[in-house]
Amino acid sequence: MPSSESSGGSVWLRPERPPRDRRLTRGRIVDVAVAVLDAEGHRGLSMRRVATELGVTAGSLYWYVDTKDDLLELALDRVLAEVRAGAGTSDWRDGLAALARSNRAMLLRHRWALSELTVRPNLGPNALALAETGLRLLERAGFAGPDLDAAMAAVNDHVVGAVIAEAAWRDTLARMSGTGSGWDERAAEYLRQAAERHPTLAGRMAATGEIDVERESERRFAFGLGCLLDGLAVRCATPSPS
Amino acid sequence: MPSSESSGGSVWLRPERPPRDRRLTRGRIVDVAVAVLDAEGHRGLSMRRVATELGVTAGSLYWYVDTKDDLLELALDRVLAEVRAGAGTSDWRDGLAALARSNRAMLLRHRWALSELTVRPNLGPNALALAETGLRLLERAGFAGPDLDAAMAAVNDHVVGAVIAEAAWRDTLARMSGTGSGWDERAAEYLRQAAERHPTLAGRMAATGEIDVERESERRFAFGLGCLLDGLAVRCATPSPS
DNA sequence: ACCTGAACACCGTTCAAGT
DNA sequence: ACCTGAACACCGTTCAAGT
Repeated sequence: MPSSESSGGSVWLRPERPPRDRRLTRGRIVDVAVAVLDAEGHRGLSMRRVATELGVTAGSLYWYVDTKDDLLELALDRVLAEVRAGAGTSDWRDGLAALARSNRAMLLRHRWALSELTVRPNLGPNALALAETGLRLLERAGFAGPDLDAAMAAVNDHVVGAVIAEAAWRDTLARMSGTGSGWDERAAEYLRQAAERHPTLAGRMAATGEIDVERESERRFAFGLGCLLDGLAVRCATPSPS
Repeated sequence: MPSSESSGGSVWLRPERPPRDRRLTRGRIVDVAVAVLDAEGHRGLSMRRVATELGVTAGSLYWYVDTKDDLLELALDRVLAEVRAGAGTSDWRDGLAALARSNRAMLLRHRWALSELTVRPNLGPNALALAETGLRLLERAGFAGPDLDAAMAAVNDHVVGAVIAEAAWRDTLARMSGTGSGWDERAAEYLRQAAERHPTLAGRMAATGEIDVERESERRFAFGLGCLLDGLAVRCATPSPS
């Protein structure tokens, strides 16, 4: 007998330790972070919540991640991977529009990502890849130098701004229908007074009351994107083939 | 002697109670909330912080405000008042551009307001007034009906999107220069690898390295706004007089 | 190397109790 | 009517100690 395992008895009495005895991974942590964010929104995410979801203590997450902000940065890049460039379309306008629409759709799926964009640098691999494909499309259109940057920024800014506006709109509607009686009356009174002071706005609000938010948001997005692309077409060397 | 003040002794020994014995006001609370937000950013605002700044307990704020979110909503509308429409310019393009620039400037002064826009409905009086003046300008340009809404949204979206991008950019630079040694080296290595995979992006990043963020951000903002206004000019009945 | 448990210094919000 | 004090149920983060 080559003697003694450190703790006495038979080997069989000691449980085999897990293959690499690590229960966690950055990947798994980001998985549940995204899941929690999608389900409960920005407010619902806490280190303790993610930890218990993984059957683990809050402190152990800090072995894989320096801070909660880091985790959010990882989560943002994770969902950024969902944005897909349309398969090689010949027209740069179509390609750019498809990219913008895909970006918008992703942000609508993960609305918490907007709050991240407002603060975080966003230098993850997926963000970089996305920027590259956008720039290539605009390069093909004839943009170069600083105008290339500005054109790219203009399109991205429209996407982000539009989704923010849509999210705020949806939140307002949800809050109005959500609360019990009393809200409608006070809101109606408030808006009636506002209408007197702001006739143009009042006219538009009355017209918008009956409209489907989904369709109208898409219409506005397309309208703004169309304006933008028209402006870009004027400024680039290679006009769109039409 | 008409006898007894409730607590004995001379009147002079009892301090005169403050005129209306209320130390707080919604207005004053919002004042310090905005001040704290401007100084320490979104993270720095807490009910206890605002309370101590006012020489008061945290709980007392809830007499004037239902929740912290309410306070943020009030703070947002407060800074929205800073946005000024340019004095009646005849050209709708100039008027709209001036409004957009004023809006952008305000958001850059109070960057925490961006984080509010992403979530909050924003139905305050100043927000409504702002919408009214914008709509009037576009109405004068010849827009009406749903296109009027879409045109307004397009301009606002560009402002919000552009400021978000600029804020993120500035944050990245601040973070890069802020931390001690080690950051630059690791960042350089990371970006070098990224450059191999993304040549177009790499070219732009190299060119942007030496540029003044302030000027370049303004240039990009003007570029996008120009594109947008060109597109709007095509779509409205009354073309810009030029 | 990887995770636990407990602690520290905070939060927003509520609510009896005082005046 | 307006504010205090104390409590409740949370936070992010750190860090000795275990294995």
